[in-house]
Amino acid sequence: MPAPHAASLPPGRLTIAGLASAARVGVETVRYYQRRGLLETPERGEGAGGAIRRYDESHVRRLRFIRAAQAAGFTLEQISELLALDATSDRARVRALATEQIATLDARIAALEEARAALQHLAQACRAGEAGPCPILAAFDR
Amino acid sequence: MPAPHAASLPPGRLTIAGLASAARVGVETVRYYQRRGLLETPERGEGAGGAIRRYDESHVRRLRFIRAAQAAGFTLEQISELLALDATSDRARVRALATEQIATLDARIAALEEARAALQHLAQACRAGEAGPCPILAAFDR
DNA sequence: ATAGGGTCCGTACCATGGTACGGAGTCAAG
DNA sequence: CTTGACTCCGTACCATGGTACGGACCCTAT
Repeated sequence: MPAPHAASLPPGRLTIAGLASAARVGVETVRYYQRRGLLETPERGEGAGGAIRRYDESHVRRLRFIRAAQAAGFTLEQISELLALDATSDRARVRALATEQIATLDARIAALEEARAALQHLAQACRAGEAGPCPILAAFDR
Repeated sequence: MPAPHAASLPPGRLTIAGLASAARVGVETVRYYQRRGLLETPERGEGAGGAIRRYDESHVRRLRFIRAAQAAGFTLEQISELLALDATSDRARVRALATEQIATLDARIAALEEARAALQHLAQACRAGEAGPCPILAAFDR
């Protein structure tokens, strides 16, 4: 039995592996974010077991935020800025970033929808049974 | 006057710069696609001016297809396969790729729409006038 | 015939977002 | 008190999709 190592002991006292798995990312990814300054590297505790850094729910939330923001199309660079802003009161800047990103997303969604239509058209034009190659290039002509 | 150099002479006899600008990509990008095997490198013609490769509408269409397919979320690797399939009659494979990619796109579109909603929520929650920082992290909580 | 831009090609470099490696130290269970 | 998993940290490497550089050559207008 693999023993409840450091990774799974008291909740709120996560090791890096526990943090990573709570946020569904790799340990190396956590360290990478730390290097990029996206995630704090906690101080080592004192006393017994003080050589190992411990993480808590706030770190998990932060990681989840990073992933969600990536899904929203922000780069890590932009996410850095968002995280920095979270600590300030610059509402105008936040709103500007958000609305700008909404516009970007709208453009991307539209592009993907157009592409989807082209693919649908292709799949349709390409039913099994008919002879010859399907018009792949033509499917994307506008 | 910059002279109508090789790039702009007879239609259908494009130089690489003409091709690139017709397809709205960079010359280096064209060469890159050639290296990747996505675009044919035409033979050099014979006679006068035979040292320079010439391109035509088929190359332009191919480049445009590559860009459209990229917009559809295909990687250059997958685009390679599509181009290869275009020359065969493997309708089943084409249909499989297309429907698979439609599913991928649907997932991505859904993710972007979710992100868009989060951003909208953030922009809303973050109207100017109220005090303190906007709840950036919270906006992405599910 | 010469100047200046364009072409050709190989090779090197870039940004982004990780992923892997290796050695030393740590910790808890047996 | 050893063993085996895990931590820490630096550094190296990876994939993707380009972008840049440099020398040699070519082509056309003047």
